[in-house]
Amino acid sequence: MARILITSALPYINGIKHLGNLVGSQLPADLYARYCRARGHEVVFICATDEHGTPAELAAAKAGQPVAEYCKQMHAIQTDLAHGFRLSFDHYGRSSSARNYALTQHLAARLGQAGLIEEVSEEQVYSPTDGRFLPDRYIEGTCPNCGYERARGDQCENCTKQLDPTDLINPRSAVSGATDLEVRATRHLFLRQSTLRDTLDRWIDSQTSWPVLTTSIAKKWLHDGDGLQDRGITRDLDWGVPAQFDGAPWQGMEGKVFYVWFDAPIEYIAATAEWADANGLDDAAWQRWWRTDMGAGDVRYVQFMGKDNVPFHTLSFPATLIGSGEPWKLVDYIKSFNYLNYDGGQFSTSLGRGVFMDQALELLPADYWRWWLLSHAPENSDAEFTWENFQTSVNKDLADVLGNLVSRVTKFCRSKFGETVPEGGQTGPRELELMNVLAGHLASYETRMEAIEVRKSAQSLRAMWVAGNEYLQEAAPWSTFKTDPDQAAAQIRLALNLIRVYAIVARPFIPDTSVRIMAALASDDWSWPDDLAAALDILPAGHGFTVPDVLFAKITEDQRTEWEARFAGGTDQSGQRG
RNA sequence: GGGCCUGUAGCUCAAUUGGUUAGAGCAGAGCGCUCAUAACGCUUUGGUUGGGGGUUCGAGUCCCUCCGGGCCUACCA
Repeated sequence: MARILITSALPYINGIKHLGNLVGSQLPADLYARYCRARGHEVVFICATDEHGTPAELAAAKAGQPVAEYCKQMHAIQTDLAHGFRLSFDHYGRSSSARNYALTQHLAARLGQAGLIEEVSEEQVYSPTDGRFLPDRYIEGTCPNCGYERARGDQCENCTKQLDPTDLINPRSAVSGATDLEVRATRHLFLRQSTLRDTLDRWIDSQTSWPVLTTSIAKKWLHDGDGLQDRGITRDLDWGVPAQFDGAPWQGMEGKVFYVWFDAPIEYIAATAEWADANGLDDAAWQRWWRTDMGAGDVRYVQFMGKDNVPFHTLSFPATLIGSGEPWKLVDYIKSFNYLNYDGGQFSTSLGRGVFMDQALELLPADYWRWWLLSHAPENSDAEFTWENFQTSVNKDLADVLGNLVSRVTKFCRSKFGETVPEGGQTGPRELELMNVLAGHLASYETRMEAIEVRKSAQSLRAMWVAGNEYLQEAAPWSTFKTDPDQAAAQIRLALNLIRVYAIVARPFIPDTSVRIMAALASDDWSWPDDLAAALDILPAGHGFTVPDVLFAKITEDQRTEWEARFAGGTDQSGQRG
């Protein structure tokens, strides 16, 4: 039994996430957490909403709410959706928690004392009308290069030229349209992560088994151009962790807060503390997961994230922890994902293009989405969601291969023997062969799950289901029943036990369906089938069961074409979606 | 512009890291079965591995080049 700490990248607070966000971090993290628990490991699975930053303030303003109120509401909505998708977080925290304020300020102070924080004077664009500094991205104007009128302060989307806000012709605020912009001097704190470059480089080099996607992004940032750059970790905003606090080793940072990418990863730790608080545990309960001097030495820490988050998790956050000089637990494995596209393009919030978490659950139960998304996870390259692919995969894998198997086994038994596991007969070479095949698939399933190879794990799982259909076809209890009912009884007894094993091993992918199968079989023994032969003998002759309702209704052509049209986008139907 | 990833059957993806005849699922074709959600099983048709060149006894895999797709490029997160 191992101790495994799992975190999913924090979803940003400003709206409901789409399926691409879901499959990029939270869903595979949940798969792994559920698998580890099923194998008997001690797991803490942590996620939280990332609530600070300009977009949150703007979204709140748009909704006409105070930002704190807005975030509270959106956190509740995201919590509901997480439950809806059966994401089994031990704690779903908030980066605006008191725990995170305290820990962020603590780590900042440590970094300051270690000489790793530097004050830098900068000039930034200020909008008197909006009453705030504007990040480059929130300044629009005419591109000096191509004349595009809606170029942003950081880059022109039309000609892709990199810009400074001061390059723009007729600059205006993207927030209000105000044109009375001025450049003001402001002071900020910078994390001197460049001084840790060699340490980080060696650390990355020592991670030989990380996905290429993870290490190549880290290497790029470490070595590109002049190498790893220091990074501003404060912003001129109201909403966030105050950068000036009691015990701060600097002065004059009033009115500034820490940049979200400084405080957001720290929330992984803080949320674990929130978890302890919520469960009436003491500090030692969370410290034994995070402090190598307090018991975290044997913890395996695995992070899940989309590729856009990799730089912060491979460089800035480790720099924060290492630079503090305190014995914090560093990540052992970073599983990163590419993007999921929607039917030939990107998911688009503003265009209402694609499927969002709330909409998905209105159409179909969570297991449909979990299965498709995980079995098509964008591990090696960007992947694409199409309704046609979704329909055929779900109908074939879930309805035909698994659902129908459960149906044919339970219904056959009911009609020939009644709703009781039948007795009599014995197993023979055919059953032995089935067990050998199953053992092979189960072993590969376990290997792949432990390596967090999501798609391949799904393939192995499916192969186990297929083996059940093959066995049934060959054994043909509907034939043997006519000549040798005892043999048919033995065959169907094995088949009933088989679907019980399927429920157990499939649970990380399709938890609700697994629960339904186990309920129908009147079993609550979820122990992992380490001994397959024993596991296939758990339901004894005479054990009662019921025939479950259809596990997976098929997606019809009508449904598919309707959904295709509804989610094609073109009109802004995003509502409060971000 | 620079960097990284990627291109394999009609579609979605594999290929033990350079090693026999490039494999699965779906779709297509044929046969079988009738317990089951018109489900299941068996057999089978599809590939000059984007093009060209090179290294090697041997290349999908390594090198060069051209073509296509994607991502990142540091103040959106």
